[in-house]
Amino acid sequence: MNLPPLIQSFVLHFGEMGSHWGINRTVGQIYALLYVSDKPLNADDIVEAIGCSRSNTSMALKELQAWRLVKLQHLPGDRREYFSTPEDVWAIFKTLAEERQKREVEPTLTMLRGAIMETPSGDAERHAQARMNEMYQLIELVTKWFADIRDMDVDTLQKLMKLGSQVQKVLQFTQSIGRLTGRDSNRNADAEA
Amino acid sequence: MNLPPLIQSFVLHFGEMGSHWGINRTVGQIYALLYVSDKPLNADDIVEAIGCSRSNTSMALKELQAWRLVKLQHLPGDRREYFSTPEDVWAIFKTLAEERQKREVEPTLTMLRGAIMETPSGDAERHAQARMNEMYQLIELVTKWFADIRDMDVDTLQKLMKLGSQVQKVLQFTQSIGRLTGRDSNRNADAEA
DNA sequence: TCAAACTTTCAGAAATTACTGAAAATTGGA
DNA sequence: TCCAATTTTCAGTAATTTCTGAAAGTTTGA
Repeated sequence: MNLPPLIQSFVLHFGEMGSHWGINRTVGQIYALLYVSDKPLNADDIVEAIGCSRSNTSMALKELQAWRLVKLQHLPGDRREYFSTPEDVWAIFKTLAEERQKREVEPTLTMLRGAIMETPSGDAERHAQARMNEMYQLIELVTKWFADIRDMDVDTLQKLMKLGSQVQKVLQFTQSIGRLTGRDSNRNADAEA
Repeated sequence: MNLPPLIQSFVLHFGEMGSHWGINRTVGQIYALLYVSDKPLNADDIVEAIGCSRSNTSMALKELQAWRLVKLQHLPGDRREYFSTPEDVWAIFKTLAEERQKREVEPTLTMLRGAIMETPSGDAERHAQARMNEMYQLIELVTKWFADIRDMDVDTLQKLMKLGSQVQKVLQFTQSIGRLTGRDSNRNADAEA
């Protein structure tokens, strides 16, 4: 690997972090490299920069494409494939959340639904089922909420996040206004709570 | 492994999922088993249920303790150690979020801060630094927000989540009320946005 | 203090995962 | 169509991770 030190430490860090996230070192490194690169790179550029084999690079790029984390593009007059990451970090964040949802959360929800449907035979199973149901309800709530959040436009999202826990006060304020004015702007929460 | 089918599929699923989360199969399986169990289990109970070795169980329990995901307790008149998971699924969720924050996010933020401080030498490094800064700002915002959310009491949190993207409307409504009344209940968001 | 009950450690074996180089496949242009 | 450039596949190897059994360590009560 022969990169400017600043970029190298970033690339190496993401290589290590990959293992915490179920992706391998090369995939993490390549992603990091593309993320900070100021221009799209082709596979040989990557081999050169990272120091892995051409075939490994090919596999890693395939995986990154499956995650929708890299864009493939062609440069005029060049047959090679060039890769880059989306420029908008929020878009990247959303893609990541969507993919993890699809790969990890959905299968878990499916399994839980199946288990909760079964007729329990005995106390142990009955208790297990109740626990699974608690988990199911939590995951479903968080998931739906996350999807709502994810689909907000970036400006609103940033405002909301900066507001942080202050949002509680806004909600309380709104509820009392609602009571005073008869306007029910908190309809959903009240109906489902 | 000799468990009721319903529990077995839950345990096996978490074993598989573990690998997506950087924990090994046994750790995932043991956690799942404890989660659905209606009483605390000792290491031999676990060996019996999962079918792994005693030493592997010991290692896995140590890791789960490091993650603060299992509680150790003693039963009167029994020298063995018994393990269970917290009953409150929200508490579990919070613990998980805190630990991942500490193990994955913090080191990344530290690395990014370091890189952003460096003096860039050349355009490539300058661009890389700008990208790292974008990532840093995003992670920090999301992290702070998450911490705020995490520390809300469960009732408020559930209300907020059920409200979902409707929260936008509440915010807009509040802002217009604020303009009308002069009351500035959205202070923070405005100041920092 | 000793012995019994229980837990942890650790070196090596087994299993899994990642990586490579060679060969096959694909693509675009002449 | 063929050729040259490029990408992908895949079988074998390397590296890493997980798991086990034996041995060492710890704790409690007599």
